[in-house]
Amino acid sequence: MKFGKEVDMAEIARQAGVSNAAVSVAFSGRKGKIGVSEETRKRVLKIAAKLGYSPNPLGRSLSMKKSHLIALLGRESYFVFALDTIKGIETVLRDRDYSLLTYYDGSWADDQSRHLDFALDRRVDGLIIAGAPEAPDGANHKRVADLRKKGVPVVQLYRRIYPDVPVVMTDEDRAGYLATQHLLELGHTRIAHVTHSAYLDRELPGTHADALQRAQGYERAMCEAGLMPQVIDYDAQTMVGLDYTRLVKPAVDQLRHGGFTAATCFCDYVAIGVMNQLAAAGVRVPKDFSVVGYDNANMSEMCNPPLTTLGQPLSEIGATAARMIFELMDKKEVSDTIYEPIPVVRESTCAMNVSTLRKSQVKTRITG
Amino acid sequence: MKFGKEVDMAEIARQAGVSNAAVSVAFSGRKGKIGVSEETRKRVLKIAAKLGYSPNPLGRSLSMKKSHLIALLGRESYFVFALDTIKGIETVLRDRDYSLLTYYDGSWADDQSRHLDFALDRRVDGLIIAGAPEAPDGANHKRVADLRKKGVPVVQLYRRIYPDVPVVMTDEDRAGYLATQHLLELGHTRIAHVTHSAYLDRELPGTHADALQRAQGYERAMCEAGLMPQVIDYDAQTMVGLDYTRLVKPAVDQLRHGGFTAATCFCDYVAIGVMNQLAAAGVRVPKDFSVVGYDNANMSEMCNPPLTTLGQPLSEIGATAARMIFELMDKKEVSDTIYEPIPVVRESTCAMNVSTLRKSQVKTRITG
DNA sequence: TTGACTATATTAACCGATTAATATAATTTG
DNA sequence: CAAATTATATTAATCGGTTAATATAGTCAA
Repeated sequence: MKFGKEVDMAEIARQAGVSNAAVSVAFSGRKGKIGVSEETRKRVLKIAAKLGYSPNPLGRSLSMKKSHLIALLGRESYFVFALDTIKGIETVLRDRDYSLLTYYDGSWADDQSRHLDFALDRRVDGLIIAGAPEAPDGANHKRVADLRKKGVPVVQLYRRIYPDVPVVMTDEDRAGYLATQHLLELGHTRIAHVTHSAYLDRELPGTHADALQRAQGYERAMCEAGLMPQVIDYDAQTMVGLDYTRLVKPAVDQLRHGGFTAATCFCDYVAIGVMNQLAAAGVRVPKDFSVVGYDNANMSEMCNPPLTTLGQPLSEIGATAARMIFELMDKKEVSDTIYEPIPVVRESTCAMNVSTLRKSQVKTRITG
Repeated sequence: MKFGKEVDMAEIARQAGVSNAAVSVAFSGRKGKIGVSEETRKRVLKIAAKLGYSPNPLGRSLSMKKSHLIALLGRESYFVFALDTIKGIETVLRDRDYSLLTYYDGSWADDQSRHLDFALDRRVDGLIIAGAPEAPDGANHKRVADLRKKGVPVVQLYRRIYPDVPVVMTDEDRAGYLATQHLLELGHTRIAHVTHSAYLDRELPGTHADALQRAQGYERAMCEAGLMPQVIDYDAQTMVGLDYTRLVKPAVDQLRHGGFTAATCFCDYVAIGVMNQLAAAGVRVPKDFSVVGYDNANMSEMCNPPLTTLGQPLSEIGATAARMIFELMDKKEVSDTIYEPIPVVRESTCAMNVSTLRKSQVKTRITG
């Protein structure tokens, strides 16, 4: 193999004593009007192997008008905990000789808008969107709708944000319900839900649908149990990084003085922040207080105590999304896929004990 | 813009009343023998904008023999905590109209070998390798060497694994030194280093160079202070995920019964495992025991207490690696870049207090 | 034996850009 | 004023595949 002179299809054809077309078919296995005998195929492949030849995807792409590239756009935070989703996607893509281009959106809709441009300029054959940043003007909705009209397959992950775009997600309402149920079964009755109230208003439909649905699941479970749901708010305005500990302090004060013995939290990171603040206040988890998170993030297994949480089948979600892209490419019909949340019971929850309740009620009386 | 009929360069040329070549030059701004007047350029660009045209990278790639794709291969765990590196890389790539393909290696050298194939089949224009899995047979070394002979730019990140391949990394020896120094300055004298002994033998040169160098920096600082370095081993054989808590138990027992008041740990995850075990044993961090990690992983800011650690300038490391790729492409000489580690002092370390020392010695006597 | 059909192959147009070679007019230089 | 140079453009070959249209030989049925 000489430097700088790559073997091409013509070279293989020459050495095998066949035409370019035969080599192409031998490699792709495609058969339209044109076929190739098993014998010829083997000979071609053998010579190719000897010369270290593999078909140049650049030529193929141009000719087939397919880049063999799929783009994944999504909020940065998703990539931190959802590597398994990416792996799920890639497993499916690899079988089809596709590659994945990833675009990490920041907090602004502009990012996604720009990334949409990048991906389109690259002529990606499909788009997987993992949640969108706040987009009050709906500009991206129009872009995505245009795309679909042009025939580009689009699938969204985790949350239903773009209407009419097929979605692969976990049943978040059910997650909220199951988390609460778990605490109810442990005998808790004073259960709060810690979340960010801005996520719960309907002004930006879809953007924080997961938060809203988790809260609704919580409320449903509480009501069914004849209990009063109570949502406690934290302030996410000054959020930096993933550490909620500081932001969650007032919420935890409310938790402590409100006579609660357990809480479900918007996500694992919030739950960990809550546990940290509880520890700082001398409240022992789970003995004095049970905490549940959502997402089964990496952290949740190694925090102290390890967090009880509701996970998602991340790698399946990714794989399914990728498969849907190909189905859309083949002009097949696809429908939404909603997965059941996966309860992961660790050590941040335990059965209520009566003395705890009494103690916290006393406290309430003193401070109230 | 009609469905399925993409505007191409010829269409723009026609409407602008110029040749294909003129359009090409107007867009690329390249100028060899051929130029285009400012007036023509503007007209072409305006028409292109009106028709929503952007040059098809598939055609361009084929013609220029450049895929405009760079591959990043690396151990899965790197991607969990080093998203900033990827962002650093992408910032630089984007300016050059390049995209990044990521390949997450598992624990086996086979993965990297396979990913090398994938990337090469894709005709990537450059390769960034973020650490390699154990490769006793050195098969990948040969592959990488071959690649470089063929003129493909290769850069490695974090650790020097492939000889002769330019590296961008942090000075790990110095990190070990600084971590230990920090503890010495706080008055600690009984300082251990918790690591995995398999990382320290020289059988697999480079593969765990970071662990080795951190340990060496620790030893150097201890010796300079006239203190006895002591490396304490944990068992990584049964490692699953990122949670070291269980694996680190025997090491923590040694720590407690050996009269130590502080420890540096191979990485943040190990440090967090150590803190969890200390907490389980009723040892308060940092009051009774100080702990230092390495990497400044996401987790280290939200664990309890937040971890003192030595970070790396991840995004700069990424950006530098990407820039080096382009320099290699332009046949320029490049040399290694070694960054200074970044101390991040949080709450897992504090000044030694005398009573702690006495207590731990008592304990030693009791249990010993 | 003839026509239809099948299996296997080739030829040549095409995908959408880049760029070396070439051309022309305008401007500068000696 | 002629020659050289410069600025601005065009023509056509090329990158490395795919595939519709076409060709040929062999098989099978009637």
